[in-house]
Amino acid sequence: MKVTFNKRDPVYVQVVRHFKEQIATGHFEPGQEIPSRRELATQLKINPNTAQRAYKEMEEAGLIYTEGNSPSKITKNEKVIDNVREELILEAVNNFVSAIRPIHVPIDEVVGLIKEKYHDDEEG
Amino acid sequence: MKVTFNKRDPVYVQVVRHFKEQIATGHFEPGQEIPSRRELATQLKINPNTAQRAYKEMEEAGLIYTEGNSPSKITKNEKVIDNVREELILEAVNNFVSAIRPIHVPIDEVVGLIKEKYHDDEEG
DNA sequence: CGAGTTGTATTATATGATTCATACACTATA
DNA sequence: TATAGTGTATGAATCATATAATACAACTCG
Repeated sequence: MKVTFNKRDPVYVQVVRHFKEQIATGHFEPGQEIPSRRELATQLKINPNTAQRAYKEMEEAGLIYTEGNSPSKITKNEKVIDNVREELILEAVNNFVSAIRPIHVPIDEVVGLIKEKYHDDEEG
Repeated sequence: MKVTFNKRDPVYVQVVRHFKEQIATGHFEPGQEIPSRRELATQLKINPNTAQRAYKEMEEAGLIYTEGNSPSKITKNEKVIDNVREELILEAVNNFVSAIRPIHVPIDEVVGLIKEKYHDDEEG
């Protein structure tokens, strides 16, 4: 478990996002145990309360569940998991479109830039 | 002059962004006078100090310039203007790619989604 | 001249979000 | 039983942002 943080977004938000990505790509399987709050905090070098906050958000969103005081686990609800993936994709698309529209760039031109950047990153 | 603010980003950042968009699209021409700090504050219903902060950032970035105590003006440096446009586009592209890559979605699929969304917004 | 406009600077305050320190209850297990 | 691990709750501390209240120098123009 490793996450590179930017200093723009809140840490707990970035943690949630990282988990969503792992769930969306199947790196976390339904029912799988995830690190405890304190363990995650140690691994990511963040405050335990920040880890707790991230987990709390995920629990309220139905992404993870907790029974008694044993470590939380990834949800087994496939529908939720599918939605996470959808949500991440649509969010990225919406953000991009609202950022690019006001600049009046031909759509095919920006699409070209995206493909370029997308493949450049594969190699670097 | 009208700007719709979201509550996520700082107001002064959104003001700067709005000006960048206006410059990049040519709605503000080189050398053109822009509203005074106090006037902008009145128009956008924000605090004059927030307007001042936005203008200060833009001045430091070379987007606007101020002579004596007359109203600030859009830079006449075409290179700076071109860079603003480049910067806005590349920033949007980079944000999008780093958001979408971890999810492992086929590139052509997301490109389709973008075109869809891009055109949907035109009608609505 | 003088009133009103510019830009600029300083200081204080308020607010909200984020992070941190600490404590508590529960449970497994050595 | 007691130690160490869970999750959870609460209040304080910190920080960025936004707002506010003034102040000052310079310029325009009636």
